[in-house]
Amino acid sequence: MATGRTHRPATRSRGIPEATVARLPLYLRALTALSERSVPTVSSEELATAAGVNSAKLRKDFSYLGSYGTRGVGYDVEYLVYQISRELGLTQDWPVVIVGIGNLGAALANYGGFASRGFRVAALIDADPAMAGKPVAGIPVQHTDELEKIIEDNGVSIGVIATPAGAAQQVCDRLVAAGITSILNFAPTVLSVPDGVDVRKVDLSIELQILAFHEQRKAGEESTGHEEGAGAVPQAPVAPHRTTAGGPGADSGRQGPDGDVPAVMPA
Amino acid sequence: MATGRTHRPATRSRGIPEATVARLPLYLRALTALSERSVPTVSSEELATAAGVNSAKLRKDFSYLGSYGTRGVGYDVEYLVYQISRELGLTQDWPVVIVGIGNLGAALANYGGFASRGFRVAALIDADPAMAGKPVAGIPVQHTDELEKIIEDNGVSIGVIATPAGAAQQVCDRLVAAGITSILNFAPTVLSVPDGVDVRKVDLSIELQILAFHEQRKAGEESTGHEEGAGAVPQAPVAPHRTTAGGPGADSGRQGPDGDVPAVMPA
DNA sequence: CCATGTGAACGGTTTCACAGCC
DNA sequence: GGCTGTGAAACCGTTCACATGG
Repeated sequence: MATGRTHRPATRSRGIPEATVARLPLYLRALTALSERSVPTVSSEELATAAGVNSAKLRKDFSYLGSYGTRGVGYDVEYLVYQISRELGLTQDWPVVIVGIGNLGAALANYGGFASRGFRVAALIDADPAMAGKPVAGIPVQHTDELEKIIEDNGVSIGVIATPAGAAQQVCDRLVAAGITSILNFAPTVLSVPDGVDVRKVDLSIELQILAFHEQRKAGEESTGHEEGAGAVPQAPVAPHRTTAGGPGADSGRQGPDGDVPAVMPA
Repeated sequence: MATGRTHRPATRSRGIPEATVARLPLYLRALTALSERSVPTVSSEELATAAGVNSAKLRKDFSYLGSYGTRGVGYDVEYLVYQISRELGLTQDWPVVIVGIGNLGAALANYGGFASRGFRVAALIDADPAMAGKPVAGIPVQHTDELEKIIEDNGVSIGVIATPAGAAQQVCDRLVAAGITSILNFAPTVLSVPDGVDVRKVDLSIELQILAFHEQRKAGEESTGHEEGAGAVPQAPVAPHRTTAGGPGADSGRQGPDGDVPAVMPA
Protein backbone atom coordinates (compact mmCIF):
# COMPACT_ATOMS: atom_id res chain seq x y z
CA MET A 1 0.00 0.00 0.00
CA ALA A 2 2.07 2.77 -1.20
CA THR A 3 1.79 5.00 1.74
CA GLY A 4 2.37 7.84 -0.58
CA ARG A 5 5.89 7.45 0.58
CA THR A 6 7.08 8.26 -2.86
CA HIS A 7 7.57 11.85 -1.90
CA ARG A 8 11.09 12.89 -1.78
CA PRO A 9 12.16 15.49 0.71
CA ALA A 10 11.65 18.16 -1.86
CA THR A 11 15.10 19.27 -0.93
CA ARG A 12 16.35 16.29 -2.78
CA SER A 13 19.44 17.11 -4.70
CA ARG A 14 21.62 17.10 -1.68
CA GLY A 15 22.20 20.75 -1.50
CA ILE A 16 20.72 23.88 -0.16
CA PRO A 17 18.19 23.51 2.64
CA GLU A 18 14.75 24.76 1.81
CA ALA A 19 14.87 27.23 4.67
CA THR A 20 18.01 28.71 3.25
CA VAL A 21 16.56 28.98 -0.23
CA ALA A 22 13.66 30.90 1.21
CA ARG A 23 16.03 33.45 2.66
CA LEU A 24 18.22 33.95 -0.38
CA PRO A 25 15.81 36.41 -1.99
CA LEU A 26 15.95 38.32 1.24
CA TYR A 27 19.70 38.60 1.21
CA LEU A 28 19.61 39.42 -2.44
CA ARG A 29 17.45 42.41 -1.88
CA ALA A 30 19.55 43.73 0.95
CA LEU A 31 22.62 43.26 -1.20
CA THR A 32 21.04 44.98 -4.15
CA ALA A 33 20.34 47.98 -1.97
CA LEU A 34 23.96 48.05 -0.85
CA SER A 35 25.10 47.65 -4.41
CA GLU A 36 23.09 50.65 -5.47
CA ARG A 37 24.79 52.67 -2.81
CA SER A 38 28.11 51.41 -4.14
CA VAL A 39 29.05 49.70 -0.91
CA PRO A 40 31.91 47.36 -1.80
CA THR A 41 31.82 44.89 1.08
CA VAL A 42 29.66 43.90 4.01
CA SER A 43 30.23 41.85 7.10
CA SER A 44 27.82 39.08 7.99
CA GLU A 45 26.70 41.22 10.88
CA GLU A 46 25.78 44.21 8.76
CA LEU A 47 24.11 42.24 6.05
CA ALA A 48 22.21 40.18 8.57
CA THR A 49 20.85 43.33 10.17
CA ALA A 50 19.79 44.70 6.82
CA ALA A 51 18.05 41.48 5.96
CA GLY A 52 16.47 41.04 9.35
CA VAL A 53 18.09 37.79 10.38
CA ASN A 54 20.95 37.03 12.72
CA SER A 55 24.51 36.75 11.55
CA ALA A 56 25.07 33.14 12.52
CA LYS A 57 22.17 32.07 10.38
CA LEU A 58 23.35 34.16 7.49
CA ARG A 59 26.84 32.74 7.61
CA LYS A 60 25.48 29.23 7.80
CA ASP A 61 23.24 29.94 4.83
CA PHE A 62 26.09 31.26 2.78
CA SER A 63 28.23 28.31 3.71
CA TYR A 64 25.85 26.14 1.72
CA LEU A 65 26.56 28.17 -1.36
CA GLY A 66 30.30 28.03 -0.96
CA SER A 67 33.00 30.10 0.60
CA TYR A 68 32.29 33.43 -0.94
CA GLY A 69 33.56 35.61 1.87
CA THR A 70 36.96 36.73 3.02
CA ARG A 71 37.91 36.11 6.62
CA GLY A 72 38.67 39.20 8.50
CA VAL A 73 36.95 41.30 5.86
CA GLY A 74 33.47 40.25 4.88
CA TYR A 75 31.68 39.64 1.61
CA ASP A 76 32.10 41.37 -1.70
CA VAL A 77 28.69 42.81 -2.48
CA GLU A 78 28.74 42.54 -6.24
CA TYR A 79 30.11 39.07 -6.17
CA LEU A 80 27.49 37.87 -3.74
CA VAL A 81 24.70 39.47 -5.73
CA TYR A 82 25.84 37.50 -8.70
CA GLN A 83 26.28 34.24 -6.86
CA ILE A 84 22.89 34.38 -5.22
CA SER A 85 21.17 35.47 -8.40
CA ARG A 86 22.71 32.58 -10.20
CA GLU A 87 21.79 30.16 -7.48
CA LEU A 88 18.19 31.29 -7.59
CA GLY A 89 18.13 31.08 -11.33
CA LEU A 90 17.55 34.78 -11.77
CA THR A 91 20.24 35.23 -14.33
CA GLN A 92 17.80 33.95 -16.83
CA ASP A 93 14.50 35.38 -17.90
CA TRP A 94 11.35 33.75 -16.58
CA PRO A 95 8.18 34.38 -18.53
CA VAL A 96 5.14 34.31 -16.27
CA VAL A 97 1.44 34.24 -16.97
CA ILE A 98 -1.13 35.67 -14.60
CA VAL A 99 -4.56 34.11 -14.71
CA GLY A 100 -7.48 36.01 -13.25
CA ILE A 101 -7.26 39.74 -13.82
CA GLY A 102 -9.44 41.05 -11.05
CA ASN A 103 -8.28 43.53 -8.47
CA LEU A 104 -5.48 41.31 -7.33
CA GLY A 105 -4.44 40.18 -10.76
CA ALA A 106 -4.23 43.78 -11.88
CA ALA A 107 -2.18 44.69 -8.85
CA LEU A 108 0.20 41.87 -9.65
CA ALA A 109 0.43 42.89 -13.29
CA ASN A 110 1.38 46.38 -12.18
CA TYR A 111 3.87 45.14 -9.71
CA GLY A 112 7.32 46.36 -10.56
CA GLY A 113 9.07 43.75 -8.53
CA PHE A 114 8.58 41.22 -11.28
CA ALA A 115 10.65 42.75 -13.99
CA SER A 116 13.37 43.82 -11.64
CA ARG A 117 14.06 40.26 -10.70
CA GLY A 118 14.19 38.43 -13.95
CA PHE A 119 10.48 37.80 -14.23
CA ARG A 120 8.54 38.97 -17.22
CA VAL A 121 4.78 39.02 -17.46
CA ALA A 122 4.27 37.19 -20.71
CA ALA A 123 0.51 37.36 -20.63
CA LEU A 124 -2.58 38.24 -18.65
CA ILE A 125 -5.45 35.82 -18.92
CA ASP A 126 -9.04 36.17 -17.83
CA ALA A 127 -12.22 34.21 -18.38
CA ASP A 128 -14.37 37.29 -18.86
CA PRO A 129 -14.80 37.98 -22.58
CA ALA A 130 -15.40 41.62 -21.78
CA MET A 131 -11.85 41.90 -20.49
CA ALA A 132 -10.30 40.57 -23.67
CA GLY A 133 -8.20 43.15 -25.37
CA LYS A 134 -8.34 45.62 -22.55
CA PRO A 135 -4.84 46.62 -21.54
CA VAL A 136 -3.82 46.21 -17.92
CA ALA A 137 -0.41 47.49 -16.99
CA GLY A 138 0.16 47.96 -20.68
CA ILE A 139 -0.52 44.35 -21.51
CA PRO A 140 -3.69 43.34 -23.31
CA VAL A 141 -5.76 40.78 -21.46
CA GLN A 142 -6.36 37.56 -23.36
CA HIS A 143 -9.18 35.13 -23.02
CA THR A 144 -8.84 31.84 -21.24
CA ASP A 145 -9.37 30.02 -24.52
CA GLU A 146 -5.88 31.08 -25.50
CA LEU A 147 -4.27 29.72 -22.38
CA GLU A 148 -2.65 26.64 -23.83
CA LYS A 149 -1.41 28.42 -26.90
CA ILE A 150 0.06 31.29 -24.91
CA ILE A 151 1.97 28.98 -22.64
CA GLU A 152 3.36 26.92 -25.46
CA ASP A 153 4.26 29.83 -27.68
CA ASN A 154 6.07 31.60 -24.91
CA GLY A 155 7.64 28.62 -23.23
CA VAL A 156 6.11 29.65 -19.93
CA SER A 157 6.78 27.41 -16.97
CA ILE A 158 5.56 29.59 -14.12
CA GLY A 159 1.95 30.54 -13.64
CA VAL A 160 0.21 32.80 -11.16
CA ILE A 161 -3.36 32.04 -10.21
CA ALA A 162 -5.38 35.01 -9.02
CA THR A 163 -8.81 33.74 -9.82
CA PRO A 164 -11.71 33.18 -7.46
CA ALA A 165 -11.40 29.99 -5.43
CA GLY A 166 -13.99 28.19 -7.50
CA ALA A 167 -12.01 28.46 -10.70
CA ALA A 168 -8.57 27.81 -9.30
CA GLN A 169 -8.37 24.03 -9.61
CA GLN A 170 -9.70 24.07 -13.12
CA VAL A 171 -7.25 26.75 -14.16
CA CYS A 172 -4.50 24.86 -12.40
CA ASP A 173 -5.28 21.68 -14.31
CA ARG A 174 -5.13 23.50 -17.60
CA LEU A 175 -1.91 25.22 -16.71
CA VAL A 176 -0.31 21.96 -15.75
CA ALA A 177 -1.60 20.19 -18.82
CA ALA A 178 -0.15 22.97 -20.91
CA GLY A 179 3.25 22.50 -19.42
CA ILE A 180 3.43 24.79 -16.40
CA THR A 181 5.52 23.26 -13.63
CA SER A 182 5.52 26.01 -11.01
CA ILE A 183 2.46 27.74 -9.66
CA LEU A 184 1.98 30.65 -7.32
CA ASN A 185 -1.53 30.39 -5.99
CA PHE A 186 -3.43 33.32 -4.52
CA ALA A 187 -6.77 31.58 -4.47
CA PRO A 188 -7.87 30.21 -1.12
CA THR A 189 -7.91 26.60 -2.20
CA VAL A 190 -5.75 23.57 -1.88
CA LEU A 191 -4.61 22.74 -5.36
CA SER A 192 -4.05 19.19 -6.46
CA VAL A 193 -1.16 18.82 -8.79
CA PRO A 194 0.81 15.88 -10.10
CA ASP A 195 4.24 15.14 -8.84
CA GLY A 196 6.88 17.35 -10.27
CA VAL A 197 4.78 20.47 -10.14
CA ASP A 198 5.61 23.00 -7.49
CA VAL A 199 2.93 25.04 -5.83
CA ARG A 200 3.39 27.88 -3.42
CA LYS A 201 0.47 29.66 -1.97
CA VAL A 202 -0.11 33.09 -0.60
CA ASP A 203 -3.20 33.44 1.48
CA LEU A 204 -4.04 36.84 2.80
CA SER A 205 -6.71 35.76 5.18
CA ILE A 206 -4.50 33.11 6.72
CA GLU A 207 -1.87 35.65 7.59
CA LEU A 208 -4.46 37.80 9.28
CA GLN A 209 -5.78 34.86 11.21
CA ILE A 210 -2.36 34.07 12.54
CA LEU A 211 -2.01 37.67 13.63
CA ALA A 212 -5.38 37.48 15.31
CA PHE A 213 -4.27 34.46 17.26
CA HIS A 214 -1.30 36.31 18.71
CA GLU A 215 -3.31 39.46 19.18
CA GLN A 216 -5.88 37.58 21.19
CA ARG A 217 -3.18 36.13 23.32
CA LYS A 218 -1.68 39.52 24.03
CA ALA A 219 -5.02 40.85 25.11
CA GLY A 220 -5.64 38.00 27.49
CA GLU A 221 -2.21 38.36 28.95
CA GLU A 222 -2.58 42.04 29.76
CA SER A 223 -4.94 41.28 32.54
CA THR A 224 -8.11 43.07 31.62
CA GLY A 225 -6.25 45.74 29.87
CA HIS A 226 -8.45 48.43 28.53
CA GLU A 227 -6.36 51.05 26.95
CA GLU A 228 -3.54 48.89 25.94
CA GLY A 229 -0.88 49.93 23.56
CA ALA A 230 -1.02 53.49 24.72
CA GLY A 231 2.63 53.51 25.41
CA ALA A 232 4.19 52.18 22.31
CA VAL A 233 7.83 52.84 22.00
CA PRO A 234 8.41 55.39 19.26
CA GLN A 235 11.38 53.58 17.95
CA ALA A 236 13.29 56.07 15.95
CA PRO A 237 16.52 54.34 15.06
CA VAL A 238 16.70 51.00 13.45
CA ALA A 239 16.77 49.05 16.60
CA PRO A 240 17.56 45.40 16.86
CA HIS A 241 15.13 44.17 14.28
CA ARG A 242 13.66 41.68 16.55
CA THR A 243 10.37 42.20 14.90
CA THR A 244 8.39 39.61 16.67
CA ALA A 245 9.47 39.34 20.22
CA GLY A 246 10.90 35.89 20.21
CA GLY A 247 7.82 34.42 18.80
CA PRO A 248 4.74 33.55 20.71
CA GLY A 249 5.78 33.37 24.25
CA ALA A 250 3.12 30.92 25.07
CA ASP A 251 2.07 32.03 28.40
CA SER A 252 0.04 29.43 30.09
CA GLY A 253 -2.68 31.66 31.27
CA ARG A 254 -5.35 31.02 28.79
CA GLN A 255 -7.99 28.39 28.65
CA GLY A 256 -8.36 25.59 31.06
CA PRO A 257 -6.46 22.38 30.60
CA ASP A 258 -9.44 20.25 29.91
CA GLY A 259 -12.39 20.63 27.73
CA ASP A 260 -14.19 23.66 28.90
CA VAL A 261 -16.02 26.05 26.78
CA PRO A 262 -19.63 26.03 25.98
CA ALA A 263 -20.39 23.15 23.76
CA VAL A 264 -21.78 24.68 20.68
CA MET A 265 -23.12 21.71 18.91
CA PRO A 266 -24.41 21.30 15.46
CA ALA A 267 -28.06 22.03 15.39
CA MET B 1 24.56 43.28 22.05
CA ALA B 2 21.46 44.12 23.88
CA THR B 3 20.43 40.64 24.56
CA GLY B 4 17.55 42.08 26.40
CA ARG B 5 15.14 39.82 24.73
CA THR B 6 11.79 39.54 26.34
CA HIS B 7 12.07 35.83 26.20
CA ARG B 8 9.10 34.18 27.61
CA PRO B 9 9.36 31.12 29.78
CA ALA B 10 8.88 29.12 26.68
CA THR B 11 6.04 26.95 25.81
CA ARG B 12 4.46 25.60 28.89
CA SER B 13 1.42 23.46 29.09
CA ARG B 14 -1.05 25.34 26.94
CA GLY B 15 1.30 26.67 24.35
CA ILE B 16 0.36 25.76 20.81
CA PRO B 17 3.36 25.37 18.53
CA GLU B 18 3.73 28.11 15.97
CA ALA B 19 3.71 25.61 13.16
CA THR B 20 0.37 24.33 14.36
CA VAL B 21 -1.10 27.81 14.65
CA ALA B 22 -0.12 28.47 11.07
CA ARG B 23 -2.12 25.47 9.95
CA LEU B 24 -5.25 26.10 11.93
CA PRO B 25 -6.63 28.55 9.35
CA LEU B 26 -6.11 25.84 6.78
CA TYR B 27 -8.14 23.33 8.73
CA LEU B 28 -10.74 25.93 9.42
CA ARG B 29 -11.22 26.60 5.76
CA ALA B 30 -11.59 22.93 4.94
CA LEU B 31 -14.01 22.48 7.81
CA THR B 32 -16.07 25.46 6.76
CA ALA B 33 -16.44 23.94 3.32
CA LEU B 34 -17.60 20.67 4.85
CA SER B 35 -19.95 22.52 7.11
CA GLU B 36 -21.57 24.24 4.16
CA ARG B 37 -22.17 20.88 2.61
CA SER B 38 -23.73 19.76 5.86
CA VAL B 39 -21.21 17.03 6.43
CA PRO B 40 -21.57 16.05 10.08
CA THR B 41 -18.24 14.39 10.79
CA VAL B 42 -14.82 13.85 9.22
CA SER B 43 -11.97 11.52 9.88
CA SER B 44 -8.48 12.91 10.28
CA GLU B 45 -7.66 11.28 6.99
CA GLU B 46 -10.39 13.03 5.07
CA LEU B 47 -9.85 16.38 6.65
CA ALA B 48 -6.13 16.15 6.17
CA THR B 49 -6.63 15.46 2.50
CA ALA B 50 -8.94 18.42 2.17
CA ALA B 51 -6.48 20.67 3.94
CA GLY B 52 -3.47 19.41 2.07
CA VAL B 53 -1.52 17.93 4.97
CA ASN B 54 -1.06 14.40 6.21
CA SER B 55 -3.28 12.90 8.84
CA ALA B 56 -0.62 12.28 11.47
CA LYS B 57 0.25 15.94 11.47
CA LEU B 58 -3.34 16.95 11.67
CA ARG B 59 -4.04 14.69 14.62
CA LYS B 60 -0.98 15.95 16.39
CA ASP B 61 -2.05 19.51 15.75
CA PHE B 62 -5.50 18.89 17.13
CA SER B 63 -4.06 17.17 20.14
CA TYR B 64 -2.62 20.52 21.18
CA LEU B 65 -6.08 21.99 21.23
CA GLY B 66 -7.59 19.20 23.24
CA SER B 67 -9.36 15.93 22.59
CA TYR B 68 -12.09 17.06 20.33
CA GLY B 69 -12.52 13.91 18.33
CA THR B 70 -14.23 10.60 18.90
CA ARG B 71 -12.21 7.45 18.50
CA GLY B 72 -13.49 5.16 15.87
CA VAL B 73 -15.58 7.94 14.43
CA GLY B 74 -13.79 11.15 13.70
CA TYR B 75 -14.42 14.82 14.41
CA ASP B 76 -17.68 16.67 14.60
CA VAL B 77 -17.39 19.33 11.94
CA GLU B 78 -19.42 22.08 13.59
CA TYR B 79 -17.79 21.58 16.92
CA LEU B 80 -14.31 21.73 15.45
CA VAL B 81 -15.14 24.84 13.47
CA TYR B 82 -16.12 26.48 16.69
CA GLN B 83 -13.11 25.30 18.63
CA ILE B 84 -10.61 26.39 16.04
CA SER B 85 -12.34 29.71 15.51
CA ARG B 86 -12.21 30.36 19.19
CA GLU B 87 -8.60 29.34 19.42
CA LEU B 88 -7.68 31.70 16.62
CA GLY B 89 -9.67 34.47 18.19
CA LEU B 90 -12.09 34.67 15.32
CA THR B 91 -15.17 34.60 17.45
CA GLN B 92 -14.61 38.25 18.01
CA ASP B 93 -14.63 41.05 15.53
CA TRP B 94 -11.27 42.46 14.48
CA PRO B 95 -11.31 45.91 13.00
CA VAL B 96 -8.49 46.37 10.51
CA VAL B 97 -7.09 49.41 8.77
CA ILE B 98 -5.41 49.25 5.40
CA VAL B 99 -2.83 51.91 4.67
CA GLY B 100 -1.85 52.59 1.10
CA ILE B 101 -4.74 52.29 -1.30
CA GLY B 102 -2.98 51.61 -4.56
CA ASN B 103 -3.74 48.60 -6.69
CA LEU B 104 -2.89 46.20 -3.96
CA GLY B 105 -4.62 48.11 -1.19
CA ALA B 106 -7.75 48.23 -3.29
CA ALA B 107 -7.50 44.53 -3.97
CA LEU B 108 -7.24 43.87 -0.27
CA ALA B 109 -10.18 46.13 0.49
CA ASN B 110 -12.25 44.16 -1.98
CA TYR B 111 -11.07 40.82 -0.76
CA GLY B 112 -14.01 38.92 0.61
CA GLY B 113 -11.94 36.57 2.68
CA PHE B 114 -11.53 39.18 5.34
CA ALA B 115 -15.10 39.79 6.27
CA SER B 116 -15.94 36.14 6.22
CA ARG B 117 -13.43 35.45 8.93
CA GLY B 118 -14.18 37.99 11.56
CA PHE B 119 -12.14 40.78 10.08
CA ARG B 120 -13.73 44.09 9.31
CA VAL B 121 -12.11 46.79 7.27
CA ALA B 122 -12.56 49.73 9.58
CA ALA B 123 -10.84 52.23 7.36
CA LEU B 124 -8.79 52.78 4.25
CA ILE B 125 -5.99 55.28 4.53
CA ASP B 126 -3.87 56.91 1.87
CA ALA B 127 -1.39 59.74 1.74
CA ASP B 128 -2.69 61.11 -1.53
CA PRO B 129 -5.13 63.98 -0.87
CA ALA B 130 -6.77 63.27 -4.19
CA MET B 131 -7.87 59.89 -2.91
CA ALA B 132 -9.61 61.30 0.14
CA GLY B 133 -13.29 60.70 0.04
CA LYS B 134 -13.21 58.39 -2.91
CA PRO B 135 -14.92 55.15 -2.10
CA VAL B 136 -13.04 51.92 -2.59
CA ALA B 137 -14.95 48.74 -1.97
CA GLY B 138 -17.67 50.95 -0.61
CA ILE B 139 -15.48 52.53 1.98
CA PRO B 140 -14.35 56.12 1.63
CA VAL B 141 -10.60 56.58 1.68
CA GLN B 142 -9.33 58.83 4.43
CA HIS B 143 -6.19 60.87 4.54
CA THR B 144 -3.14 59.83 6.50
CA ASP B 145 -3.59 62.80 8.79
CA GLU B 146 -6.53 60.98 10.33
CA LEU B 147 -4.57 57.83 11.02
CA GLU B 148 -4.15 58.18 14.75
CA LYS B 149 -7.71 59.30 15.29
CA ILE B 150 -9.14 56.47 13.24
CA ILE B 151 -7.22 53.86 15.16
CA GLU B 152 -8.17 55.22 18.52
CA ASP B 153 -11.80 55.77 17.70
CA ASN B 154 -12.22 52.29 16.34
CA GLY B 155 -10.00 50.46 18.77
CA VAL B 156 -8.03 48.98 15.90
CA SER B 157 -5.14 46.73 16.79
CA ILE B 158 -4.33 45.21 13.40
CA GLY B 159 -2.95 47.21 10.52
CA VAL B 160 -2.14 46.29 6.96
CA ILE B 161 0.62 48.17 5.17
CA ALA B 162 0.32 48.26 1.39
CA THR B 163 2.33 51.38 0.73
CA PRO B 164 5.49 51.74 -1.34
CA ALA B 165 8.61 50.55 0.42
CA GLY B 166 9.78 54.05 1.11
CA ALA B 167 6.79 54.93 3.21
CA ALA B 168 6.41 51.68 5.07
CA GLN B 169 8.60 52.28 8.10
CA GLN B 170 7.16 55.71 8.66
CA VAL B 171 3.62 54.41 8.43
CA CYS B 172 4.58 51.53 10.67
CA ASP B 173 5.92 53.88 13.33
CA ARG B 174 2.74 55.88 13.32
CA LEU B 175 0.57 52.79 13.47
CA VAL B 176 2.50 51.46 16.41
CA ALA B 177 2.50 54.79 18.20
CA ALA B 178 -1.24 54.91 17.74
CA GLY B 179 -1.72 51.56 19.40
CA ILE B 180 -1.49 48.97 16.62
CA THR B 181 0.14 45.77 17.87
CA SER B 182 -0.13 43.52 14.83
CA ILE B 183 0.98 44.40 11.34
CA LEU B 184 0.64 42.63 8.04
CA ASN B 185 3.29 44.12 5.79
CA PHE B 186 3.15 44.00 2.01
CA ALA B 187 5.91 46.50 1.44
CA PRO B 188 9.34 45.18 0.58
CA THR B 189 11.06 46.43 3.68
CA VAL B 190 12.31 45.14 6.95
CA LEU B 191 10.18 46.87 9.52
CA SER B 192 11.58 47.76 12.90
CA VAL B 193 9.07 47.58 15.66
CA PRO B 194 9.26 47.56 19.42
CA ASP B 195 8.87 44.40 21.39
CA GLY B 196 5.34 43.24 21.71
CA VAL B 197 4.37 44.16 18.19
CA ASP B 198 3.83 41.35 15.76
CA VAL B 199 4.75 41.68 12.13
CA ARG B 200 4.03 39.26 9.37
CA LYS B 201 5.15 39.83 5.86
CA VAL B 202 3.76 38.77 2.57
CA ASP B 203 6.16 38.95 -0.25
CA LEU B 204 5.31 38.28 -3.80
CA SER B 205 8.66 38.45 -5.39
CA ILE B 206 10.20 36.14 -2.86
CA GLU B 207 7.67 33.46 -3.59
CA LEU B 208 8.41 33.71 -7.26
CA GLN B 209 12.12 33.57 -6.68
CA ILE B 210 11.76 30.42 -4.65
CA LEU B 211 9.75 28.90 -7.46
CA ALA B 212 12.42 29.94 -9.92
CA PHE B 213 15.02 28.18 -7.85
CA HIS B 214 13.16 24.89 -8.02
CA GLU B 215 12.25 25.44 -11.62
CA GLN B 216 15.86 25.90 -12.55
CA ARG B 217 16.72 22.77 -10.68
CA LYS B 218 14.14 20.74 -12.52
CA ALA B 219 15.45 21.94 -15.85
CA GLY B 220 19.01 21.05 -15.02
CA GLU B 221 18.02 17.68 -13.73
CA GLU B 222 16.25 16.69 -16.87
CA SER B 223 19.34 16.81 -19.00
CA THR B 224 21.14 14.29 -16.87
CA GLY B 225 18.42 11.76 -16.73
CA HIS B 226 14.69 11.32 -16.72
CA GLU B 227 14.57 8.84 -13.95
CA GLU B 228 13.42 11.56 -11.63
CA GLY B 229 10.31 11.91 -13.60
CA ALA B 230 10.28 15.61 -13.91
CA GLY B 231 7.25 15.18 -15.99
CA ALA B 232 3.82 15.14 -14.53
CA VAL B 233 2.49 11.84 -13.47
CA PRO B 234 -0.34 10.93 -15.76
CA GLN B 235 -2.90 11.20 -13.06
CA ALA B 236 -6.09 12.70 -14.12
CA PRO B 237 -8.00 12.37 -10.88
CA VAL B 238 -7.11 14.18 -7.78
CA ALA B 239 -3.70 12.89 -7.03
CA PRO B 240 -2.01 13.12 -3.69
CA HIS B 241 -2.07 16.85 -3.30
CA ARG B 242 1.13 17.85 -1.83
CA THR B 243 0.24 21.42 -2.20
CA THR B 244 3.41 23.11 -1.39
CA ALA B 245 6.57 21.18 -1.61
CA GLY B 246 8.65 23.18 0.72
CA GLY B 247 6.12 25.86 0.88
CA PRO B 248 5.54 28.41 3.48
CA GLY B 249 5.79 25.94 6.23
CA ALA B 250 5.29 27.32 9.61
CA ASP B 251 6.49 30.74 8.91
CA SER B 252 5.58 31.86 5.54
CA GLY B 253 5.45 35.39 6.62
CA ARG B 254 6.61 35.68 10.11
CA GLN B 255 8.54 38.90 10.54
CA GLY B 256 10.90 37.74 7.93
CA PRO B 257 11.93 40.94 6.36
CA ASP B 258 12.19 41.43 2.73
CA GLY B 259 9.72 41.23 0.07
CA ASP B 260 8.88 43.03 -3.02
CA VAL B 261 5.37 43.87 -3.12
CA PRO B 262 3.19 45.57 -5.55
CA ALA B 263 3.14 48.81 -3.71
CA VAL B 264 1.48 50.66 -6.46
CA MET B 265 0.94 54.07 -5.13
CA PRO B 266 0.85 57.64 -6.06
CA ALA B 267 4.42 57.89 -7.07
C1' DC C 1 43.21 40.70 15.38
C1' DC C 2 39.05 40.09 12.63
C1' DA C 3 35.25 38.00 10.59
C1' DT C 4 34.28 33.82 8.12
C1' DG C 5 33.16 29.01 8.06
C1' DT C 6 31.63 24.97 10.52
C1' DG C 7 31.18 20.92 13.82
C1' DA C 8 28.35 20.18 17.56
C1' DA C 9 24.63 21.16 20.73
C1' DC C 10 20.03 22.41 20.98
C1' DG C 11 15.13 22.98 20.18
C1' DG C 12 11.26 22.63 17.34
C1' DT C 13 8.58 19.88 13.83
C1' DT C 14 7.27 15.83 11.50
C1' DT C 15 6.70 11.05 11.23
C1' DC C 16 6.12 6.59 13.16
C1' DA C 17 3.69 3.19 15.39
C1' DC C 18 0.78 1.65 18.66
C1' DA C 19 -2.04 2.11 22.89
C1' DG C 20 -6.63 3.53 24.10
C1' DC C 21 -11.42 4.04 23.39
C1' DC C 22 -15.70 3.96 20.78
C1' DG D 1 -12.83 -3.11 13.46
C1' DG D 2 -11.87 1.80 12.97
C1' DC D 3 -9.92 6.00 14.25
C1' DT D 4 -8.16 9.10 17.63
C1' DG D 5 -4.51 10.57 20.68
C1' DT D 6 0.24 10.43 21.86
C1' DG D 7 4.93 8.91 23.48
C1' DA D 8 9.15 8.13 21.00
C1' DA D 9 12.08 8.40 17.09
C1' DA D 10 13.68 10.73 13.10
C1' DC D 11 14.42 14.92 10.92
C1' DC D 12 15.36 19.66 10.11
C1' DG D 13 16.66 24.17 11.27
C1' DT D 14 18.89 27.40 14.51
C1' DT D 15 22.28 28.75 17.69
C1' DC D 16 26.66 28.29 19.87
C1' DA D 17 31.40 28.66 20.11
C1' DC D 18 35.70 28.18 18.27
C1' DA D 19 39.08 26.71 14.88
C1' DT D 20 40.61 28.71 10.55
C1' DG D 21 42.85 31.69 7.71
C1' DG D 22 43.29 36.32 5.47
